[in-house]
Amino acid sequence: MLTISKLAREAGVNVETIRFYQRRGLLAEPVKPLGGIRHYEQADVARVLFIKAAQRIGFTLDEIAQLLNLDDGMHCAEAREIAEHKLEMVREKLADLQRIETALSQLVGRCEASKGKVSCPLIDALQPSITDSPD
Amino acid sequence: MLTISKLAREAGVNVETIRFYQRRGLLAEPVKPLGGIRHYEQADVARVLFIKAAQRIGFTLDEIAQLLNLDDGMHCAEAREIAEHKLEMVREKLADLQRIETALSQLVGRCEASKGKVSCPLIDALQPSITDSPD
DNA sequence: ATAAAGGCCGTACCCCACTACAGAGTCAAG
DNA sequence: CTTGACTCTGTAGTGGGGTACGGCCTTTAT
Repeated sequence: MLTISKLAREAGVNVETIRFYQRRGLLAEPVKPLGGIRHYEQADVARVLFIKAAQRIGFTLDEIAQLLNLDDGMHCAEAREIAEHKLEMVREKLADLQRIETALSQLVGRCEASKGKVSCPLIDALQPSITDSPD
Repeated sequence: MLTISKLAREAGVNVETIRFYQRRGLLAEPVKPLGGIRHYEQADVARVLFIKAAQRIGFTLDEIAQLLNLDDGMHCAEAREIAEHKLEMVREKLADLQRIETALSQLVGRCEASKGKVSCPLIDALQPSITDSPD
C-alpha cells in the first residue's frame, strides 16, 4: 500500500502529475477513508508507467485513456473496434519509425564513407508514408 | 516555385505553421527579393512533410531540428554522434510500439474468445521497457 | 486606377500536459 | 500536544506547438 508520493516516486513522476491524471480520468482516485489519506497499489504504478511509455511513443492522453479503457473492461464490440483502430495507428507509426531507423543508420554509415552529401536519406525516408496517411 | 500558401497547402499545414517553423529554424526563409515575396521549392514541401511525420512518431521539434541538421551538413563526427543517439531512441520507441502492437492484437483476439478479463496485456506490454529506460 | 488576393511582420491567443502554490487538514515521532 | 512531513482541494502559471489577427505592402485581374 502506497501513499500518493510513494506512487509518484515509484513511477518517476511528480505528485501533481498523479492528481492531474486522476482529474483526467486516467487513474481512479481510491476511496478516501473518511477525512483521511488515500492509498494506492502496485497496479497504479504499472498504470502510470504505461501512460508515460505510451506518451513517449507518441500517444496523446486521450488516446491513452482509450487504450486503458480497453483493459478496464468495456463492451466487447466497442473495445474491439477501438483496438483495431489503434492497431492501425500503431502499425503506421511502426512503419515510419522503421523508415527513420533505416535512414539514420544509412546516414551513420555513409558519414564514415564519404564526406560529401549524396542525397537526403532522412527526409526521403518519410515521404511515401505521409502521402498515403495525411493527418 | 511556390508561394508560402502553396507550400503550406501542399504540405497540409497552415501558412502560420510555415512561418512558425521558420522562426524555430526548422525551415530557412528564402531570400526576399527587395520588398517582394519569397518563393519556395518542392524540397521545402518534403521538409515540412518530414517534420510532420517525425512528430507523429513522437519526436519534438528540437529533436527534429537535430535530425534535419544531420542532412544539412554538419561536421561528420558530430552528425554521427547525434545520429547514433537518435538511433537508440528510435529503437526504444520501436520496441515499445512492437510490444503495444502485440498486446493490442492479443486484446482484439482475446475479445472474441473470452468475455472475462484474463490479465492486462496492454499495461504489461510496456512494463519491462520502462524499468530499463526511465526518462 | 483600383479592388481583391495574397504576402509580410508582429503580437496575442489557444490547447495540451503538466507544475506550482496557497490554505486547510491529517498523522506519527518525540 | 506540538512540530514537521505529508495529504487534500482548488486555482494559477508554464512550455511546447501551433493559430489568429491586425496593419501594411505587393501583385494581378478588370
